[in-house]
Amino acid sequence: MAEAKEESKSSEESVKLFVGQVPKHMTESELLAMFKEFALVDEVNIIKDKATRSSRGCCFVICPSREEADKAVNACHNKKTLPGASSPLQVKYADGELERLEHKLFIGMLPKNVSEVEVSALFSKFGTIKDLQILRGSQQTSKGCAFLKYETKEQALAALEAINGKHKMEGSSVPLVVKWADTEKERQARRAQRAQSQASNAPHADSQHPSLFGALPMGYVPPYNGYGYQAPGGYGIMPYRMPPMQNQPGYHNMMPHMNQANALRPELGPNMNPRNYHVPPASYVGSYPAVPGLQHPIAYAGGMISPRPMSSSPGSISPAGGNGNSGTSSSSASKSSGGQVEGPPGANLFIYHIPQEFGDQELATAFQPFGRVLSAKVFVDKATGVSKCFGFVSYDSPEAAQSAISMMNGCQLGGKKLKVQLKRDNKQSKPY
DNA sequence: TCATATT
Repeated sequence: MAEAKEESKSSEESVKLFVGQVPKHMTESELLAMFKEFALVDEVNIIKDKATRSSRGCCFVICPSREEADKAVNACHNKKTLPGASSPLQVKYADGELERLEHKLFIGMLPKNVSEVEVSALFSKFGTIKDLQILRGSQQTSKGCAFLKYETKEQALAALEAINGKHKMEGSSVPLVVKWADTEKERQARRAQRAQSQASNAPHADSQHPSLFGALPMGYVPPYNGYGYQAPGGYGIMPYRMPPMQNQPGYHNMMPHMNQANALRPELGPNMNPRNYHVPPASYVGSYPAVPGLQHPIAYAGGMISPRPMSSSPGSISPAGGNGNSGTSSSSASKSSGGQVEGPPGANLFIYHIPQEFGDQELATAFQPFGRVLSAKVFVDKATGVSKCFGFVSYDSPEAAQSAISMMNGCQLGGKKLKVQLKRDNKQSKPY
C-alpha cells in the first residue's frame, strides 16, 4: 500500500533465476504468487516462443537480493512439482548470473613458476581477494592461468583495467591477460565448438599450446590493439574469434552408412541398395495407398520385422489423406519453431534404441509411412550433441501410432531393436 | 527408458 511503485528495479544486487518445468498454461501472476510464498520476488517473466507467443515451459524470476534468490532455490528446486508438469521445478541462477554476481576474473599468461602468493601480492592492491586459484595439471604444474574473485565488482574492474595487457610479471616477456571469466554458457559453447571441429578436422590439427589456448578470450575485445602475446610464438589470435557456434553437430550431416538407414530415405530410393530391398508381402503393398515418394514403407521391413498380419484396418495407416507431402521427407515433420507438437491422446510414441546417428529428420522419415507425422524429436546431450538414442514421434491419429508400434516395435535398426511404445501421459485429466 | 526450456 504505502509501497512506492517499483519500476524496473534491475539494480546491481537483484538476482535473476531461471525456472524450468513450468506448465505452459500458468500465468505470470500465478507463478509470482507461488514464489512469493518462499521468497521476496519482484517479477516473473514467462519465457515465450518468439513466433507463437506461447510459453516455452520456463520463466525468469527476479529476486531483490541473492539471499532471497537462494531462498527460492532452496525451497523449490527439485522440491515442488507443479500440476501438469512431468518433473519437479528446476530453479537456478539464470545463465551468466552467478558469474555476474561473482565478478570472477580470469588471469592468463602467468609464468609457470608463479605461485598464489605472488599473484595475490599483485592483485591485492586493488581490493580484498576472496578467492584465488591457479589452475594446475597432474603434477601440480601450473597451467599458466588462474581465477580470482574480489569482494566487489569495482575492485575487479580496477584490476582488470590496470593489469590486462599492461603488467608483465617478473621474468616474463609477455603481459598478463585479465578478463571476466567465461560464463558457463560460453564454456559449453567452446566445448561444443571444439568437439565439432574435432569431428570434422583431421585429428592432428589440435596441437594448440594449452596454456595459450586457455588464455585467449573468446568474446572479449580489449580496448587497445592486441595483447602483445600474439607475436612472440607466432600464434595468431585470429582463429579464436569464432563465429557463433553452429548448433547442428557434425553427425547431422553424416550420411547414415548402414544400408537399412539408406532404405529409410525415400529420396535415395531403394534402388540405391538393391541387395537390401526386400519385396514386401503383396497384401501389404496393395493396401498401402499411393503416396508419391512414400511407396516403400516396407523397405525396412525386409527381414527385420516379423511378418505379422495387419489385424487393424489397412486404411488406418493412411497418412492423413491428401496431405501436401510431395515426396521428400522434409515437409511436415520438422516444422514448428522449437516446440514439439503433440498429437491427440494415444497418438504419441516414445522410441528407444534409436540408432546413434539418427537425427530428427531420420526419425521422422522412419515413422512417416504409418501416418502423418506431426513431430519427431531425437534427444541429444546438451554439451556433446550426441544422441541419447531415444525420442518421440507424434502422429495426428492413434491409429497411426498403433500401426507404427506394430510395425516398428522390435524392429532391428542399426545394432539394436527399436522399442516403440505409447508415450507416457503426464497430463492428468483436467479437474473442473 | 518418457519433452533440459535462458526473454
